[in-house]
Amino acid sequence: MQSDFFKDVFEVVRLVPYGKVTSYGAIAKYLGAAKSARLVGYAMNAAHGVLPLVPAHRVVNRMGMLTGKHHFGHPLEMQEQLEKEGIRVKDDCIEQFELHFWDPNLALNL
DNA sequence: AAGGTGACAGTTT
DNA sequence: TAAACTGCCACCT
Repeated sequence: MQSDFFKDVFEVVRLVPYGKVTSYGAIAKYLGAAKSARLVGYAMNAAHGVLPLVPAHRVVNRMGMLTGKHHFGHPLEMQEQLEKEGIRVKDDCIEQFELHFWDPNLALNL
């Protein structure tokens, strides 16, 4: 059982469309805690085994780097998932990150 | 109960 | 120009 904050983070991550990615800061900002971007990452740490499954692989840092890949079952699993969705990853960095970037705030037409 | 940690981000040197 | 430091707030021990 996770705190409401975690649940909220999970919910936002689940809103990320297939083939799209977002950043911790964007999620944090959406939750109204732009300064708590680290908490988003921390929440992702607990996203494993949470139902419905949380596409944590679609969440990267502001630079589009797969910083949390090491937290997956296998370090390359995150990259594999992203490539499956058509996202090219090179050197742990998403190419054309801005092109695949999806901001929850935009989804709400904010 | 108190202190330390972290899958970040922004600012400054 | 790039590299390094600090701030941040909820979770964990």
